[in-house]
Amino acid sequence: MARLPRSFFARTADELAPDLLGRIFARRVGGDVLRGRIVEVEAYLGPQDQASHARNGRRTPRTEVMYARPGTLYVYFTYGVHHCLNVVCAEEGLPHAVLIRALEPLDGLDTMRRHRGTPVPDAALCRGPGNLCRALGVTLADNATDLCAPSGDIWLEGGARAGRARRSARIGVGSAGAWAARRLRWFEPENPAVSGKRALSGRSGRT
DNA sequence: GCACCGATCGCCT
DNA sequence: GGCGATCGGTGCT
Repeated sequence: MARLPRSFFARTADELAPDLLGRIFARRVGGDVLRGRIVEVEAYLGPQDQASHARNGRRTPRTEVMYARPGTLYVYFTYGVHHCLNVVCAEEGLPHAVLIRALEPLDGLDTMRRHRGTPVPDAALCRGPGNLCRALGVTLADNATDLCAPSGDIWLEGGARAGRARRSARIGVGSAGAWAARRLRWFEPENPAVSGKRALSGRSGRT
């Protein structure tokens, strides 16, 4: 299947994020290709977004990648334990990004299981941003990867756009003031690969 | 140089 | 529901 072109990513994060649901995230590692269907995303909307690493225009060694051209991968390390993976979007110089929070595993499940180490149900292999990176073997070494390079090792494929999506507030951004309340998370309702109990709660994001 | 804290996860009660 | 793990990024002394 063809790789999504840079033009696909050249729009704001709140436009791109819902359109990423149902698309395929692909990662070549060793001899095989790991694939998963995107089922949960969050949008981070540039300098004014107080929940973003790039809030107030912060431009540091870590956040520099968020200012790169659309279709660039932003990976960061948090809590001393986990990696999280974002797709940089919008125009170059504007720090928009979409956090990929969960995939429904499609190909390479054996490798994903090996990466995870501890046994989990298939639907949980890529559930949650930290677990997803671990299953795919994505680390800081993959930061700034160009997702649109013709022969790169990480890319996105078209797939079929998801049907009905639900929205909620973003997870884990409690201290971001009014921005914490904005419904910038999109997910497939009732998909077992979606993280968090909010997943089943629909509009309010609460149970 | 250093102290604080995080776009998380899984195990504990 | 609560909390500890574990360490790099960030901003302040």
